Amino acid sequence: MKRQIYNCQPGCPIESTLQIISGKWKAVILYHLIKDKVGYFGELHRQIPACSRRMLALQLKELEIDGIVQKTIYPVMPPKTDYRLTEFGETLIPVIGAMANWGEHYNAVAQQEVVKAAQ
Amino acid sequence: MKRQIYNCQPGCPIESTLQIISGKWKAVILYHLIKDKVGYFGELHRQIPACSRRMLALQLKELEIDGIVQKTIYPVMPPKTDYRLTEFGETLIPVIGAMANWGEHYNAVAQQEVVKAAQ
DNA sequence: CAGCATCCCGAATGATACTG
DNA sequence: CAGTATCATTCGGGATGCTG
Repeated sequence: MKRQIYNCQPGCPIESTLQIISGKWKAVILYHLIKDKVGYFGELHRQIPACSRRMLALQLKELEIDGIVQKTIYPVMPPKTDYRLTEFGETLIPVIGAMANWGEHYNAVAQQEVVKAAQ
Repeated sequence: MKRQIYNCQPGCPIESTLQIISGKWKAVILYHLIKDKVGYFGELHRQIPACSRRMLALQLKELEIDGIVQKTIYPVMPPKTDYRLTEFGETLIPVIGAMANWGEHYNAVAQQEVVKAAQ
């Protein structure tokens, strides 16, 4: 499993963070896991329809390898799996939170622009 | 200039944020601009040697288009250009700050592991 | 349903050369 | 120095099909 390697400079803190959350969908996945506490695979997929099942599985596996999320497999048929943040993963909440806040603010401003333009 | 399009769900705040800062090197560039307040092209390039001049120019141009950074060209020979955050760009400081904090913490922990392993 | 393997195309990025 | 243009290559990621 290859993965993006960042190398801006040894010890660059941003680089370390990107190494963990820079996958195309990882921040979005974490956002939903934080909001919902737990997520079944299909549920996550429904929350993020633009992310294919393939990508979702890949990103979740990387997050699992990095110790950010924990996967629980229920041995039932049909299969069921849930994902939740590990304790370590929870340390990312402020980061994802800051991103969510900024996005909300940005959306609100963009919305105002639309309203203004319509008048 | 094509660009990654996120489409997790209409109105998803994380998506909006990623739209702006998800370029491969944007977060790192912003981090250095925040620390140093202003950056000449070559200076930035030296701070982020792993990012080619071509990529640096492309990412800076996107940030400029999005209104995050402002470019000032000094009509001198040899040319000189500096980049600084716009007022809008400064609203991203908490986001980049959260990422930097997490990375520092992560690096510190990783360092401890190394020390532990060495003992 | 969850998720891995394979094939394959277009986008991202590096290398190199050129310009004001 | 601060870029831009072009070519060549790699790689991300979609589509599809298979399995437990």
